[in-house]
Amino acid sequence: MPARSAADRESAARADDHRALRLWLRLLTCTQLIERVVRRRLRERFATTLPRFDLMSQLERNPEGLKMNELSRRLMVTGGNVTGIVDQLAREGLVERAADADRRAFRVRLTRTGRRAFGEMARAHEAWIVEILAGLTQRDHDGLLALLAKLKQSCSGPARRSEPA
Amino acid sequence: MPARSAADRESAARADDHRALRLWLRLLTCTQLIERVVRRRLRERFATTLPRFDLMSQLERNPEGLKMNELSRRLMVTGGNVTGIVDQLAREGLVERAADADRRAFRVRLTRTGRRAFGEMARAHEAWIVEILAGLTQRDHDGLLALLAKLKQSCSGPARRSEPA
DNA sequence: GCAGAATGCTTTAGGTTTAATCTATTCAAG
DNA sequence: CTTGAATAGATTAAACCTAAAGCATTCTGC
Repeated sequence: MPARSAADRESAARADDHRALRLWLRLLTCTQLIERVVRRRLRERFATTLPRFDLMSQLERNPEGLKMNELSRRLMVTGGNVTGIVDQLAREGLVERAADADRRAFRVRLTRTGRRAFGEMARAHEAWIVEILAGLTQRDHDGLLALLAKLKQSCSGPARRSEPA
Repeated sequence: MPARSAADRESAARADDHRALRLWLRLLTCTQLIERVVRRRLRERFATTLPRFDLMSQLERNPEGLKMNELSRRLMVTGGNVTGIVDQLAREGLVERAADADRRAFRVRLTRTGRRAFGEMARAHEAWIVEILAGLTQRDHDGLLALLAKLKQSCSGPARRSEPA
């Protein structure tokens, strides 16, 4: 018996559960399985965490730096949380706060050290993801990308009641 | 502070990012979007949290009760976490710890009160999920279910036995 | 100009989650 | 039986995350 994979949340769904619910549970399970592997490897190989990696990843994509609220929006976490993580990374010399025209704000940027450290992690991270998804064909990837795009649309659209569609 | 759908993690991926990485980021974004809605509604409507709901959901599927490590495995969270949540629910009279043959362990079960409370939440929860996924056709659901099943396989199987050097 | 509203970020307080460690019980080999 | 390894839960320290309140700066309408 495949001990671990047969005992998760979604496998246990009863036969009469509706299809939408099954889909949601399966989506959640997949995400958590991948997240767990990535978290563990980031910790073991690089002594860092997923939130820290994600934040640095955003900065790497925006060399000119990002404001705190932009980071907050992109990472989908609260501002206070971003403050804490940036504090950490700044203390370790991986990011820096640079003055902005708007004196209330500043831009957070990777330092040279941060850029080097992130580059190394990013290469490993991408290899892990490729490895984890190796069981799927190129065709599967395309299908999933398309369907998830549609799902994302379905989540974002109707959920925002404040905006008239 | 809700995330705008145009500025999340995955949208910002650069064009030259590899497909597997894009897929992973999109999967993560979808999960987080749905999770956020469900968490908020559970809090507003039922003054509870997603982990508490998930745990009760497992117990509802296993009326004879589950041991702590079984809960931990199915919910994919650590044992210490399960201890905390069971403590909470037991204090509120929603679950109970029943003695087991193995005196180190016990079985956690829903109480009558817990079963009634969960039933109400489960109906609402399922309706939310159906609503959130309403933008997808039946055909989309089937496609996603199949592809995610394959993805789950890909995560659980090869990633476990070969610990890369 | 100049109040008052809005924005950008931090702080605070409280709860959640994890990894590591600890205690008690069971199991298995002599 | 007895000793050592394995297992079931609980506990602890640190990281994470949130909501709400607070401070400083900028924007807007008059």
